[in-house]
Amino acid sequence: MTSKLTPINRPAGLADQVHKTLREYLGSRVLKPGQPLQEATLALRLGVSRTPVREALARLLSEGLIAGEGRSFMVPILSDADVDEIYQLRGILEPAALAWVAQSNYQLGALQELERAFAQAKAAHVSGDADAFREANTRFHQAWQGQVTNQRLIHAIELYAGHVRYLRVLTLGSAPARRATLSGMKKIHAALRRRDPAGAERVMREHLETARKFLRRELDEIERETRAEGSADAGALP
Amino acid sequence: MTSKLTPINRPAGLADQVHKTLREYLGSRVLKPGQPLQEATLALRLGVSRTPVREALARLLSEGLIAGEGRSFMVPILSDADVDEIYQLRGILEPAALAWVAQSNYQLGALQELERAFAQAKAAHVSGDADAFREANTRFHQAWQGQVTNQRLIHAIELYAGHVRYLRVLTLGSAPARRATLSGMKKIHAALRRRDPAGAERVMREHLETARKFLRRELDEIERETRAEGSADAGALP
DNA sequence: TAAACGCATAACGTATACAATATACCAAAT
DNA sequence: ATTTGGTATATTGTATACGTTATGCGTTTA
Repeated sequence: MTSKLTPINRPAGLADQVHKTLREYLGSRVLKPGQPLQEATLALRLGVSRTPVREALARLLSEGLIAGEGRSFMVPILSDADVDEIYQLRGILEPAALAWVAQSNYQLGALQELERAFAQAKAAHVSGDADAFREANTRFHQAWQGQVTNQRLIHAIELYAGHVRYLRVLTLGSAPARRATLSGMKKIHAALRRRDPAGAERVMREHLETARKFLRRELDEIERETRAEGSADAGALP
Repeated sequence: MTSKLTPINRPAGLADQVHKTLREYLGSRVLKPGQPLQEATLALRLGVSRTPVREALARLLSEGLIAGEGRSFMVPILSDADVDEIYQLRGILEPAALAWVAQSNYQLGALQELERAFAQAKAAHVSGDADAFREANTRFHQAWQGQVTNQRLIHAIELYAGHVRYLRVLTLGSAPARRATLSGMKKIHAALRRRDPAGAERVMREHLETARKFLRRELDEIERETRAEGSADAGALP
């Protein structure tokens, strides 16, 4: 009876681990926009040689998560135009994906998971717990995206969401942004419950447009801060 | 007077060249689906060391253009489900992009370029010149995609079109497929000329759906051939 | 004083050496 | 005869060394 055995956890190569680690650092603003990414320095800090670092950087570049500055790399500084581009793209992909879920025979448990995530987000909002809110937000996204069977579509959505993830870290700290997010969640849930593809598409597009506005505001805020600080520390890796 | 000087052509790194070369080989079926991609072998044939080959393979994997078989690589064998996934995604991206162009202030020269590409395709069709037809098809796509200002959107479209490019090499060899393509081109041009976003979106979606059907047919054909041949040669690089 | 040149240093690109792991094949035993 | 065990080989993963290119700084000169 060997049918139910799942492959064992093969230790991932260092390049994969470096890639994953850098992605997390990029998403959590440990690595700050504008910061140069030098192979030797990163290798030293991460305790590996340059080779896996180099491989990870090449992958991150092809994924658009870092920028190529001539022959070196840096953490990208997203302009307003960049944010608009990314949100136009998300505004194409995510509404289409949600609409597809709405017209599909999605698992009924997914609706409940959406409700749980919403409840968690609401609780986190009233208690002002930004971390819990982000977690709930992630749960909400995973709940509906888990119903999308097209893995390439999910991959593309994750990719471009990752491009602006580091901004969300800050955005969801503000109460108005959280309120807007809660409102969007509620509408998304309702559209799925109604199995209303057109409605789902519309509310998701509106939700993203709202998110874009908060993000641009936050982006301006960051730029103002950065200019004031004079780009103090280059950021230390744990 | 140094204002008009353009940066000189810096010789691209070997990794970039290998990446580009392999992409071409993948798109032109020099490298056949199922074929293993070994670092040492490729390095030997391309006359470089394993390092740039390895970097190129890592990039190709992250772009989804090759498949990871455990810890080695191979040319992906697309199943019907894979083709459907890719075309669902293209069916989201490309209609949206075309609709955007239709409602934008696109350059008027673009319409003429579309017409020239169409004329070339028509001529190539009647003379049965598949290569010229492919070239015209590429020109047509570049003409309208050149009007899309969102570079990330273009990048995504190019990426997923690349996933199935090697199939188009064969598909457009058949007269019915070429006829369908010509019909699609004409409708796309008309929708743009009318500045009709909704119409553009619809005709592009239909066009892709038609293309998908021809592709799946071709895919079955290839599989039948491959099974008959018994996967003869492993493919030699020039 | 400012600009330009040259040198020193640092970073990157590539190759290669070495280590770890997987794969294939052969021998031996049940 | 099939399976198990082991060994040899092939392939990948990582580190490091070397050559080349960029960059910054100091000196020199107009």
